[in-house]
Amino acid sequence: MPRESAAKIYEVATRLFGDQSYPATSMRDISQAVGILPGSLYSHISGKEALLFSIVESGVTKYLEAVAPVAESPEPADVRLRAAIAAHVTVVAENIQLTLVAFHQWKYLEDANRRRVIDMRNAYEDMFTRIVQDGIDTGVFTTTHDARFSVLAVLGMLNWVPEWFSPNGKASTEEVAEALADVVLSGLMSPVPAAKGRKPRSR
Amino acid sequence: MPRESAAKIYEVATRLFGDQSYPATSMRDISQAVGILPGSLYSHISGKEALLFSIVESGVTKYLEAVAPVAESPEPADVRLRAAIAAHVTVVAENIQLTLVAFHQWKYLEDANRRRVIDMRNAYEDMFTRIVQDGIDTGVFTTTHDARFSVLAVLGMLNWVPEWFSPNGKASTEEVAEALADVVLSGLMSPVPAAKGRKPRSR
DNA sequence: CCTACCGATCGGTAGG
DNA sequence: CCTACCGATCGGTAGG
Repeated sequence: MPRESAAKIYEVATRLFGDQSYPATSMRDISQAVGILPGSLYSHISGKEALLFSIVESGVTKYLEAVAPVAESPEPADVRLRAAIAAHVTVVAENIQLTLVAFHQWKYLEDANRRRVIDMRNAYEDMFTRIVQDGIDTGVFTTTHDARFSVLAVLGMLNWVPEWFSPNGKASTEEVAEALADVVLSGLMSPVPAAKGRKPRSR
Repeated sequence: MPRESAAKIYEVATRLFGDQSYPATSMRDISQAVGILPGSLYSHISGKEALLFSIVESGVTKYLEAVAPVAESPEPADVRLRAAIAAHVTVVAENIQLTLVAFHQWKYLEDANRRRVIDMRNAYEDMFTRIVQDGIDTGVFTTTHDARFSVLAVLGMLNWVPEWFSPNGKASTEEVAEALADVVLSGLMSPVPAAKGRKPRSR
């Protein structure tokens, strides 16, 4: 099973890139954590840049695949935005290290690869933009500001989650998602809507 | 005027650390941009780490000094939160590169210095926490969630601003601040309040 | 602020 | 996957 080694390299690199950043992680750091000698890494991967790119790409892809279906559902915009936020928070919760790399370390990619990541990130942002714009067009959202600002507010909020979310913390993924969605949808000053279509879980 | 050189080194390093990150910026990069030879840097600064620390510290201090007075004013919580967001956005707008370094590159500081920065950052977050908690306690904010989540949502939104804000963009600092504050205070679905105490600028 | 240099470490490779 | 190594670059310094 030759692929097992490559998989271990990806796992280790994801953790180290996330903890220490890409430029501060040496190939020797990775090889040591894997348990082989530095030169031996190159039997499994082509280089440091390619390693980073494949990690970032798989991370961003997870987000695209999780949010796309809910973003494109036929529900009203507020329901879709809430579902998109929940989907995003779920991916964060299940992939914190991968998310840290995908959201911060992609900047260290060289031109061609960085461009590809930027395109994917733009596609992700566009999903949120379409939801917000649709909400404004249909009158579900009554904000008077450009959709762009609301989207950037939401994305900032979401991009910050991996910095503080702990899977072992008091708050569950669902609670975090609901709290964040409420901030965006209702604001701090509006009564939280009585959680449409959701009721205390019955067993 | 011997301090002029040191000031130029700080300016150049702020730009390079912000653009390329701390570990990806070499002392040779800095010396070249300043127009001196690498070894000559050490006549003006003690080292790379100290250079980073002084930049980060001055950046975080700007935020503390700008937000502290409005956070501690006797106004109601919603007014204070709006003013704190506006103050924050103003500092971002006037110090984008410094902000990028202060918000992202501090992680590369060694233990003692990083600890000091974390303390300052916590003090900053606490200002927002006190506003939100006070708003909840006084009934100005009606959210049913823990203040912590609202604060993290706001900080995420604010921390993301330096990534997209352009001083040359269409939106003014004031418009950006108002849009972001409205997202947090009223949410997307509530009518934007008729901008208390603010009216179309008369000349 | 320059000359001249240090030891350490970097990503990566040839050959097995 | 190891042995053995490459040239390049790193942060920093002694002495002027």
